[in-house]
Amino acid sequence: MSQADAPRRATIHQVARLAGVSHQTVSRYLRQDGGMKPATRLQIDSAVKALDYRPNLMARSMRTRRTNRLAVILSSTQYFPHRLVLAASATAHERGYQLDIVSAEGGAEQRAQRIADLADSGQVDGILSLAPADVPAGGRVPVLVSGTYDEEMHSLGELADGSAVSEIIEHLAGLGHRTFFHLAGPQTFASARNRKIVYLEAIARLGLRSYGVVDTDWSAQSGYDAVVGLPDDCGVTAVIAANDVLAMGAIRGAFSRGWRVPDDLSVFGWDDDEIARFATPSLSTVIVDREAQGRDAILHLIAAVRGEPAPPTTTHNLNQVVHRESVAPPPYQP
Amino acid sequence: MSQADAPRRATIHQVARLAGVSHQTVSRYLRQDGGMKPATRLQIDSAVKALDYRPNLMARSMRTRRTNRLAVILSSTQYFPHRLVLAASATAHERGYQLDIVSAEGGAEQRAQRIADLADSGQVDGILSLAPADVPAGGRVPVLVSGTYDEEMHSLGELADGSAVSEIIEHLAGLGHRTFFHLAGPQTFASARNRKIVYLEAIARLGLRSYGVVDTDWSAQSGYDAVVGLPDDCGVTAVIAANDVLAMGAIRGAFSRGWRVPDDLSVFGWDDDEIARFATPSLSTVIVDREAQGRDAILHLIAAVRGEPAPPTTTHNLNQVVHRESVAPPPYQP
DNA sequence: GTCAAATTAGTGATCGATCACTTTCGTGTC
DNA sequence: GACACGAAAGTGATCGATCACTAATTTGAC
Repeated sequence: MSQADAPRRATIHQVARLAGVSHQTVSRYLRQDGGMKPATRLQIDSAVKALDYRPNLMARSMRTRRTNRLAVILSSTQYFPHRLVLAASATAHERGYQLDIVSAEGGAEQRAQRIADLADSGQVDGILSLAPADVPAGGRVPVLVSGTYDEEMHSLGELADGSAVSEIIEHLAGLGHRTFFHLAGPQTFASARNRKIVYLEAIARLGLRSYGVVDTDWSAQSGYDAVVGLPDDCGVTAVIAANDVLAMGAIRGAFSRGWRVPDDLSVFGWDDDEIARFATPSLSTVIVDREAQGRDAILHLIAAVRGEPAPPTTTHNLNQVVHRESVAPPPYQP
Repeated sequence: MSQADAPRRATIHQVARLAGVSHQTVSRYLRQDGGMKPATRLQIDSAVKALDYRPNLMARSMRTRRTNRLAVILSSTQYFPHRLVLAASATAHERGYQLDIVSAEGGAEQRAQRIADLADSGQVDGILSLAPADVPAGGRVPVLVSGTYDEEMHSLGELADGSAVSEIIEHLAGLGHRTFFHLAGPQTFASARNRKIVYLEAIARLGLRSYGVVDTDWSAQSGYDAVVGLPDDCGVTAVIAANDVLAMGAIRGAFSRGWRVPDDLSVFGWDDDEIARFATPSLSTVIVDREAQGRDAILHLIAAVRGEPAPPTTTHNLNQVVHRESVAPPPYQP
């Protein structure tokens, strides 16, 4: 049955007639306006139940000029933060918003154009971009880009990234590692940039050596290639990868050239992918609270949409380092 | 800037005034009704450009009683088919539909209730459920459940699953394997059911032995537990898992009890996860064309929404078996 | 009991499109 | 030139809610 043929839903006018009040009173009832006699409310209550009335959200949006819809922008290639998206979706629904998933293909400027179009279209009240994007301020609706800083210099919980990278390097240094290598991921991602900054800072602060930092994509192949491409005498004993997929590629690259992990090379990942936990060697990584990130991001966006002050970000540390088999003291080096 | 404060978009009336025609003529222009003088069309063209006019989709939906929105239902736990979802989203956009991602928490009946509510809400024109669900027919809008068969007994491309399982078993039998074990995944998923059926059929047809079939969830832990729980004398030399995550758990479980993979135990996965390709041993698996599945599913749904006959499903084989390190001939058994 | 203030309820316009129906225009035929 | 007829364009109603404003009722103070 096509929707157009379906029997129509009841409208406020029908509810009003059945309840013996005016349509405006029903509207007030729906919007919880307060100021109704209990008797009136009860009558409307039962009329609503009797007619199985539900407000037509299209009509409401049309009049209020608010859509109660938000969009999430994703870059279609690689890296789909599904836990974050599901948490974002759940949070949005809790607050009475629908969430559209929009994948933005193409390069950075194409993506920016797509976002600008969407912002301008009047179809959504706000946009959360999980893909890196340079969005000009002052559009019709708020646009939040994940991981970038707002005016108060609070990121969407990703500020805490830094401490975990520091913690990892300190741990590795404690095991005796001296020469590090960083697979940094795409530097268009704010979170990747943050981690790289903290990596460099920690290396310098602790007087360690970084053999290099490679800006990669998010693919395992890139991790593989980067490690395979290291010179034999580079002295690297520890790799810190920007995510688990890169890290798995790095481990495989090490195997392919005869390096054992963790005996010859220690590898750290990021994200705690389920598969990496069960790989051999199991991957040392960082557990990220994606649910909290998704929730925080949507709450920020909703606040921006409503013109309210930004809500407090989840305060507990989002990131937790877990130690597994892919890390060990470095081999003896004469 | 909140949307309500934003300068309003132009309406058809303003376009009409600028073009020197009536609003209805502009409406015809928008709907490509045909039958307009070229001169009129050009005038409207330039008015639309001058005012940067875009139709208000809310108003249109309200009048036409079509929302041009589709919903995808996901179960929030485990298994997020992101490639399928992105392809579905892209296809929907191509056809002028928005796609909402809705995660349905809770058990089967809660999910069914959520779907029924959504179908009844008038907010969407159609629903695609990727989560297993028992949806009563005859609601206000079409509901398509992935992997179930429509009246013509064509599934959304998952029919082809069968041949791949057959092919895997035949291959393993050719290597000398005789005793198999199947990690079947949740039997609420039609695709998992299909594979189990074909598994049992192939075992019987080839005169092989199945030590057992375990209905699991989609977690690596379940794969691990199942293999760890096998008796020493079970004789199983090949495990066929319903996805890569289960398979990785199975491999880890084998290692934990001193079985080498593939020397003592061969393992097949399903899905071709990127990480599993770079694991050691790399996982033999089945490449699934998730993009085609997502595309087909949405095209089916749109056809149903429009009351058109179902479009042909992608004909080429969606599934392709890839052979990697996790499979070898069975150990010698006296 | 009266009157003003506060509370509650009602009336009609409106959001921006499409639908159903009517009118005008243009063309060709006799 | 009158007429018929199809194409092109216009008029006003409508979708289902909220908004702005007005009217009715209740409340409270004196």
